[in-house]
Amino acid sequence: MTEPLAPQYNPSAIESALYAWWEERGLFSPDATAPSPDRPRPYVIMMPPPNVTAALHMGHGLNNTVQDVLVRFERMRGREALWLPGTDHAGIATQNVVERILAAEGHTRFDLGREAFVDRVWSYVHATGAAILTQLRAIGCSADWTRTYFTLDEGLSGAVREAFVRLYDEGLVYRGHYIINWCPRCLTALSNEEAEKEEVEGHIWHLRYPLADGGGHVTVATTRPETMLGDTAVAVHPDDERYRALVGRRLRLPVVDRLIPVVADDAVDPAFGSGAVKVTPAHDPADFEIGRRHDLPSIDVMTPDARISLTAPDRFQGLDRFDARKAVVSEFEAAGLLDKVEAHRHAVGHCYRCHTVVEPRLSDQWFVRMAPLARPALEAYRDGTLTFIPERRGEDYATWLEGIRDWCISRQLWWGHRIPVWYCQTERCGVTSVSRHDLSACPACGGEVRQDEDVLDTWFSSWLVPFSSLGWPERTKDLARFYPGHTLVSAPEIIFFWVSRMIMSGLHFMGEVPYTHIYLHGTVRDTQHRKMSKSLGNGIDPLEVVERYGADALRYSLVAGMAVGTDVILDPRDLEASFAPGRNFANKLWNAGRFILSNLDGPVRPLAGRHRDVVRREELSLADRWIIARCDAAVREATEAYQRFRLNEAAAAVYRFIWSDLADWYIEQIKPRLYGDVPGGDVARAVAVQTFDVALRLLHPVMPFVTEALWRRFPGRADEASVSVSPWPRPDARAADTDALRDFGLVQELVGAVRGIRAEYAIQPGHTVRAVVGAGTSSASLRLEEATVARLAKLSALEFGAATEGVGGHAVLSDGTPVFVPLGNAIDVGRECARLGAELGRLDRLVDSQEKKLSNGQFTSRAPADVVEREREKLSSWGEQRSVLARKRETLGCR
RNA sequence: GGGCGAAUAGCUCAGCUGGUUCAGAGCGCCUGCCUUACACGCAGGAUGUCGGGGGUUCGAAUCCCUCUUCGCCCACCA
Repeated sequence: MTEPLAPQYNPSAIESALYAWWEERGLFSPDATAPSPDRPRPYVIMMPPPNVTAALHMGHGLNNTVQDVLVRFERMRGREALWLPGTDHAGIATQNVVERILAAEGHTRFDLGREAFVDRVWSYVHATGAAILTQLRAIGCSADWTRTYFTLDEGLSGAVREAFVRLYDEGLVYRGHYIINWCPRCLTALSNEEAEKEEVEGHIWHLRYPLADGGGHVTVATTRPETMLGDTAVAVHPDDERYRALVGRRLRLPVVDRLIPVVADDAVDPAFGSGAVKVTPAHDPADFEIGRRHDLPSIDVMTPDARISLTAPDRFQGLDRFDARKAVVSEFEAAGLLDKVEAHRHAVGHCYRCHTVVEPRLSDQWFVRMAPLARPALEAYRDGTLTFIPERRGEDYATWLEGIRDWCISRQLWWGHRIPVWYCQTERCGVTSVSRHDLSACPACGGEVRQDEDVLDTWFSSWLVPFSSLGWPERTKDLARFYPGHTLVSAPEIIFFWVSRMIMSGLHFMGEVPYTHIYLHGTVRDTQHRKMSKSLGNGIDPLEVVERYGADALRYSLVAGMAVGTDVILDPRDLEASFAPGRNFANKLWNAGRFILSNLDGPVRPLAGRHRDVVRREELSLADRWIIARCDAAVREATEAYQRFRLNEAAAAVYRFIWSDLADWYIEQIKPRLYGDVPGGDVARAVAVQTFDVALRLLHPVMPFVTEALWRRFPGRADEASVSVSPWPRPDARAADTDALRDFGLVQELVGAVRGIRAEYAIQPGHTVRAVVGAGTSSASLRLEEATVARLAKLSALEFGAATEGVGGHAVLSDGTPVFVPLGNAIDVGRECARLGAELGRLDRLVDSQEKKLSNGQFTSRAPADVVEREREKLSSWGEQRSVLARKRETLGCR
């Protein structure tokens, strides 16, 4: 700790060592903080488990930085803090990755067979070694890695089975024959949420179906003509006069040459299109319902990979659905049965993993009955148990729950939790058994059983994570201690996949919501507001940023660029613009710390407490009192902002305090005292060290590395001490010194006024000038910091009370104190007149509007008294400044 | 089709409960400085119809209405 610090902060030299040290010391464990006496509940955040094979991208960076800031803040506030990490087996996504690798080798999963394929996925998963967790360490995430789970672990797999079996026993899991969303590329069913609706420019074809007995036709409209191969009826509205006579008659389905009835059904909207709808029960959910009501046959005309099946005429068999579409349309056209084609914009579902157009398909799947689970979840929102940040996201949640549909949970994949259902193969028994344990024989007849081939939706394991990761269904200590958690940090698009489902499962299985605060941050976008993505090539690699600018810079930029509920915009073409501010800030802090450290000479006197050597109030200079008050204000602002999830404001408050107050003013102010030219070095050191210490702590949640590196170097730190578990600074009523804030503010004004005059007249930096401060209310305060003003404004002398008229630069402080910098013929009187004139004009306008406001009886009588009083004070201050300036102009001889 | 959000300096954005943070920050730009913590720095400076229009109010960047332009979410009008 004694080696001299480099003048430039080099994050890559210290970050990994610091991180390793934190981790070794167990600082990320909830046991790292001694529980406070009032024993608040532990603070728990469940990390959204990244895909086990994922590489860290900016979305992860943002999401995990937010969580880390929150958990570090709460840890320092003395709560037992647990940030529980894990990885997700991510069924489809991971299976797809491995299938692509196989394809490159010229194989499919079917060549390998199920068992070998799953082994292959496991070895892939082991080989990638959840690299993303290492990457999360690189950005400083303080998760408790000793508790890391994987959704396909034995424990979590047990929880999945337990949940499935319980829900089945309660009648909430059932097997059904319905239209589901099918991905013809992934060859699996998808939930409604996994089929992403996207607006596309399509067409709507109007097709004529002739009446079987001749005498005209009915025109139907469709966006998917190929499905007509499976039509088994045409439906019209029962009250539709146009078609009343046709109901019950038969149509000859063109191309296929099948007779189909015209049926009447309320679901048909007579106002849309021709008012007649082709009915394809096997390929459309609405048609499926119509088919049920009218007992229509379902003809599935497609294979799993969306080619036309053997149920269609020979010439279509094997055609891809989109080729079949063209073929069908051209046959209609050739037969003169194509009425018209219109452009049509409509929403089409796409697979959320491979983006293939989803095909509605009739099949047997397992479902979760959602309405009974949604009811309490909705209630928890309505009764205020749940808090959404930003608030409006709560309405998205509620709207989704109100319209919730049953959840299709079976997937025709090989990678995932096998559905715990066994079918008896004995013909006369045929019992279906749902079991927590693998079955080798039918419990009913002892005959052979076959396990359901399908696996469960990935989200069926993740929705249990808030308790399954703590050992449920076992009653573990962790479960008792850490459930329910507190905050869930996620992106809005995950609300329906994960957030709401966790709330439902938490209420159902644990009787309590899994967390009470749901913080939904924005999306990371480029400057064209496009989402960062691999395919667009507009991504920024967080690890590259860490390498070039440091993890703290990355985190600072993400946090500072994000107000509640807004997106984070970063420029992939200009990393410098996005990340240099954070790097610069870290460097600024580093150098401030370096300066303070290099000026220590022995023990630092405490600012408070019973210590014999405590700094007494009367020993503090105005500047000391001011920085202590500013520090206290920063504590209040930052603490409140962190608590309200306004991380950008917390960062800004600390930034301002460190850069604008501590570095720009206080450190400059104390230099003479430190160098021994002026007495009081010990007090200055004490104040500097202790306010800097507060600054480090306030900043630590956002910039953990540089703050820790500096904090540990200060004298009196035990070898094992870490800022990450040091107590959060408390506001101190005695520190809030409004007099000091006002008086030092005048010192800053005076320095600024002289600097402005010097710059205006290009006074050489090495050249000192004289300044005169006229009689005014602030003279006494300014005298206290006379030396500071003289040094910072480069004055040869600062005089009080002498005449402030003459040839030179002029200014007035906000309390009306006149300032004069005699410059003789160094200035151009005309220029000074113009300068003062502009300032006078500004004050004129302020005074005028203020007078108008105050002479308005409506205002003085209706506005609150304190507001009126403040406005009066403003007027008198501006009026005073104006008259001082006006006098100065007169004596300068301005026109 | 329904719902939501955004529009403020050249760029990215703060501005919360209407009234000194009221017109701000960072970046960029201009001028001068290698002043014994920091040139990733210091000092000074320029730049705005607060998207348009209307309204409420003593007072509007802030609240309401409307229009325009972007963005997001939801949706079985085939």
